Amino acid sequence: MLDVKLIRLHTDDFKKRLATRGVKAETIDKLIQRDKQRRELVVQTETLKQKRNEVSQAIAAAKRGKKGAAEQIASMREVGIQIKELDEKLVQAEKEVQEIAARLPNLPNPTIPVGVDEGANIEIKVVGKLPEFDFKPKPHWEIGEKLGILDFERGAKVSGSRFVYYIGLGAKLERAVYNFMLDEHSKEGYTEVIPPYLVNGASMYGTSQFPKFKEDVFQIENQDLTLIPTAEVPLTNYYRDEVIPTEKLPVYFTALSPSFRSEAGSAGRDTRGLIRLHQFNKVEMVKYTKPAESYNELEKMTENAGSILEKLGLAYHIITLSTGDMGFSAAMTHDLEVWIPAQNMYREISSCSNCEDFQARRAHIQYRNEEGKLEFVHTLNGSGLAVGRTVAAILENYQNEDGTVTVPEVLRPYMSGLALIK
RNA sequence: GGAGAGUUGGCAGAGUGGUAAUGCACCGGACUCGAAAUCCGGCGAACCGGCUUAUACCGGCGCGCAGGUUCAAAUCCUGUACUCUCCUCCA
Repeated sequence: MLDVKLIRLHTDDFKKRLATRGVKAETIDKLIQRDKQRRELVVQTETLKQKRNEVSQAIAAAKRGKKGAAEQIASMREVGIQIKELDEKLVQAEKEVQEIAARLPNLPNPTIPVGVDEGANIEIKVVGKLPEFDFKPKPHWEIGEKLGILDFERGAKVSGSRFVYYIGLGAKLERAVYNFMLDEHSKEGYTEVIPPYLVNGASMYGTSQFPKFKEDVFQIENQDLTLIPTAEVPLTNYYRDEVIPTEKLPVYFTALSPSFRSEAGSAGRDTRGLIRLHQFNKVEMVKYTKPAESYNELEKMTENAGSILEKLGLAYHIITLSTGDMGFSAAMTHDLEVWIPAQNMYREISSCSNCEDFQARRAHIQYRNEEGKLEFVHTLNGSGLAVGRTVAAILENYQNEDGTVTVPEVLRPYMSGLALIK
């Protein structure tokens, strides 16, 4: 959430910068106008409340002195009614301000490319050599089904489209991949976490999935619980409504979790394979940092994600997302895209973002700065990595002409030394 | 799932209708070569508003949360969340 006070002070600047993310100037005007109404109501109701407090004191004093106060009590009855009316209006005005503000995306970092969509993203790094095949590489779902390690048909029967069974060595490969990732991140200082996979609405609000993106998630009926769309939600809300002891910063968390997404609006896209499912595993990284350190930490986090791909021997590139392509909470995002041979293109496998204080302000996550004053921390999150997409990349990049798949070196210790899936 | 108890400042802990004791901690001062102890004073700002360049200052709010009764609510009423104990159930 953006600081409404700051929007009030630097209205034009906010308009300009948020326009690059598709926010209309009228929205900001409306917010400012509602905020003005709200403040006017605050003044009115507080003036009356001050009067009520003063007269109440007088009534109390009169009663203590055994004197009557019927006149004052009668006059206060009217004031009480007025206060109640004003407070109702005030609550309404606050709600309106809140509703607009909660739907404004984060301010983009001024250094990122400006553009309406992914066309404006810029490539900042290319790593690894693209594989060459002397046969036509198959898509991973064909490889997986043929080897009997992926079963999409039964996934569809038992749950629906966009669900899958991993079987035998497929399940083992998936487990090897995420164990490898968690071990690597642990070496980099991340604390391993197993978080809840169902969270309440306050947590969904804290990381900004709510109120704007309710359609994208699965909610439990008649209960305040939502299946997490990413471990970012429980990891970032861990410190919600808390002051983090300064000596603990920066905090590094990593967690494996399933991610549940309704994929509303993506009908027809990536309908086959492991790329776009309603449930997929992901290893997530989350950091809480002091404001001055967050961009340095973003670079380190991006490197942590990239190093997994390098060790797995997968080619990838890193792009910086443009203002139009970036997620709601982010001020800056680096995406890592891995090479998918059968599609002859790079596909997103990680997204590392610095949210600055946007989530911290919503979720009230603070620390004490050098002067001892409370200040919002910066929060970062990144995939390290999407496990299903990593398995897809391995199956395609390591496939052999006879339909078998070579196991990447670094995963063999995690698969009882197995070198070939056949 | 059932029964009971609890939720008040950084911590401890009073307060059952008149506007949040007290102790510890913290901050300032005195004493001291300095520190401790002691004494004096301050402080309970997590938030919102007014006035401000900013402090300061003034006010509101504030006793888990949300409502209700009342001139007035930490105190009374209703609902609800969480914690603890016991019972029940369970991987």
